[in-house]
Parts: sequence; C-alpha cells; structure tokens
Amino acid sequence: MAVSERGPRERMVFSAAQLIRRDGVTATGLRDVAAHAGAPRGSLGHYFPGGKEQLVNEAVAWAGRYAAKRVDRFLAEMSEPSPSRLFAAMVRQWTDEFETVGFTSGCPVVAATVDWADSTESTRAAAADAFAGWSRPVARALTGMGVPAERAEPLATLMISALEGAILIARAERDVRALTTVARELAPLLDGAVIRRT
Amino acid sequence: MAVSERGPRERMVFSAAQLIRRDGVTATGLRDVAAHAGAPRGSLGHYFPGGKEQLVNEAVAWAGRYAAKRVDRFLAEMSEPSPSRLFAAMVRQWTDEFETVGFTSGCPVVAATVDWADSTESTRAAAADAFAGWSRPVARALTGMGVPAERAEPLATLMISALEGAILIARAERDVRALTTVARELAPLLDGAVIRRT
DNA sequence: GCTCTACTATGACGGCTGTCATAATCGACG
DNA sequence: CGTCGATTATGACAGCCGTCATAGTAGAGC
Repeated sequence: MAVSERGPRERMVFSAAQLIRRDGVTATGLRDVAAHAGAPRGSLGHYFPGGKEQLVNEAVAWAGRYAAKRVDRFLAEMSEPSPSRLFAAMVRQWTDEFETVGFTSGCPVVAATVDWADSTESTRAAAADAFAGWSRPVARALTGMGVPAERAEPLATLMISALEGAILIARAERDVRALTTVARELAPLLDGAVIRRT
Repeated sequence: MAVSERGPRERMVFSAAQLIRRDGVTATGLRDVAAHAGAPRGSLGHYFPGGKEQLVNEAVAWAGRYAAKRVDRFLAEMSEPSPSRLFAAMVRQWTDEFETVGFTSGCPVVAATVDWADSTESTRAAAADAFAGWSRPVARALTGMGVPAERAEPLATLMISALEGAILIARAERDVRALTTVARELAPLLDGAVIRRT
C-alpha cells in the first residue's frame, strides 16, 4: 500500500468536494461524482461501503486538512508575518478564485453544514472537526506572532467566521466586495492584539 | 383583497423558509412545504405558478425582510444604543434559538446561496437582495450612533459576515461558543468607530 | 497455469422529486 | 337559483436518487 499514485479513490473524494461546494450535498449525485472523477460508477460501493455518507464525510475532512495546510503555507511564504497579513492571504485565496474561475463554488464544509448538519450526525461531526482543524494552525500562527495565548483561539474563530460569511455574501452578490471589506476592517483589530514583537 | 388574515399562501412561504433553513433548498420538497403549512398540495401550482423557484425566492425575500425588521426592533428596544450592543442583540437572537430550540436550523438566505447560487440566477439575486436589505438598516443604525458615514456600510458587512460565519460554526459544533466569541472580540472595534457622541 | 482477491461493469429496485392535467368543490355575485 | 371564478383534490408522468445484486475482468502470488 502507501505509494498509490493519486488513485481513483482519492480522485473521487476530491471530485465530491468540488461538486459539493458548488451544488450542495443533496444536489450532488454519486453518479456525478464518479463521472467527474473519471472513475467507474461500480467502484463507489467498493471504496465507500458506508455509501454517500462516508464519501461526504471524507470530502469534508479533506477540505479541512486542505484549509489547514494552506494556512501553514501562507505563513511560510510570509517575509514579515502579522495577523492582518495572514488574514489578507486567506481572503486573497478566495478573491483570486472568484475573479479567475468565477463565483460558482463556495466552501465544502459550509455546504455540508447547511445541507446535512441536522440530518446526518457523522457529517455534522466531520464539519466540526474540519473547522477545529482549520482553526488550530491559525491560532498557533497568531501566538507565534506575539498574540497572547488566551486571545489566539478567539481571534482565529473570528477570522474564520468573518471569512466564511464574506464568502457567502460574495457568492450571492457576485462581487468580492464583502471579502475585501472584512480584510480591511479587521486588520487593525488583529494587529492590535500583538503584544511583544521587535 | 388586502385584509387576508394570514392566508395559506403566506403560510406556505413561511413554512418553506423554515424547512429550507433546516434541510437546505434541494432537500426541501414541495410536498413537505404544503404539509408543514397545513395547506393543500394542489394550491402550490395556483399560488406559485413559477414553481419551486418562485416559492424559494419569496422565502428568501421574506427572510431578508424579517432580519431587517429585527434590526429596527433591536434598536428601538435599546436604552443606550451602541454598535457593540446592537451586534450583541443580533448574536443573542441566535444563541437564544440554539439554546432553547436546538441547533437544527440556520439562516435560510445562506442555505439558498449554498444550494442554488450557481444554478438558479433568480435565487442568487434574491439572496443578494436579502443581504443588502439586511445590511441597510444596520448601516443606518451605525451612522445614527455616530459612526462616520463612510465606515458604516463596511462595518455592517463585517457584522453580518461574522454573524453568518459564527452561525455555521455553531451549528457544526452544536455550541454557541463561536457566536459569543465574535460578539466579544468585535465589540471594541465596533465601538471604536464612533466619533461623536455624548 | 491456477486461484484468489481487488476491482469494474451493468442493470434493477423502490422511492422520491417537480410538474402538469383533469375534476371536484366551494363561495360570492348577479 | 344559476353561474362563474377561485381554490382544492388527485393522480399520472418522466426523471433522478442511493442502494444493492450479479456478473465480469484483471493481476498478483504461489
């Protein structure tokens, strides 16, 4: 095992995340996922014996890990890190996508929460894990920049909340205005939380 | 006409909004809406000749008007208005619902955006209108409290973004933590935008 | 070469969807 | 009383859904 070079299973999870974040969980059919992944429909039952529920949960988990990795990458690429610059990078990822690809897709974790949080417990838990796994590196980054430990987690929650909300508004308005606005307005508050720093 | 005492038509729009904010747009069937409203299924085609699309759009518009009215009511009930207190009231509406009714339902406008923003143009536009109609009274309230005109609208966008995002996280976590956090963390920034005031 | 496992392929199944056509029913108005 | 419009009732329709059963095809290990 181990070195499977991007197998059909992984492709299906990835495709599921892409379709879910565009059309929602309910509107995304398993046949669509297989077709989008270029994978045989008959493999779905094999790789995901738990059915659609398992596939959706894995897609949500994948999205959470992806978001967390992006935070680490933003941090590594930053020459002079600051909370506002980290938030700006997180926001810019979305303004870039909206302006180049279009406003067709949002966040898969949000879609899963909206569509299945009340009906499918395991998916609700997967979404909660995704948010937690995304928030953790953000909070860690903030403490690394000099934000007191007790404020890092609340500020990370605020950042993710504002970002997710702005993504929704931007999608509805087909305008990145909400995203650039929250980045600008939140900047002084975020940088003001830094205590020590040369 | 005019004095129709909460007719079946209005009840169906209301029921649609309730079901949509719990299960999402796609998972909400027209038969469910009629049953929830205690209305005859055969009436759907009569009152909404535009089909499900029309019903969903009216439900979204209704939700937008409702949110706007709530802002005005919060303002009227406030003895010493301040931006942070207005935001706290908006957040408290949701913490109250989550703690009493449970975490079953979110915001219908968000559900419509997630499920149909990319596939149904009219619904996307209805969601944008709902956000705009909700943002307007918030911005107006801020200027009334002494926030400079050019900052009122951006701050209103930030408030609604953070609120919507926190609602999503709270639903996923089944915990109001995210909501109380954004209310607390955003308070000094909001009140700091007030210029003149006795 | 055989075997056994992993994967693929295909179609059927019941159930649900939104939409529409047709009728029956009601209620007011002339 | 009769009529006509608005509302309700019911069922049919094609289409999609997730799931499952069955069968076919590789491909590695011995």
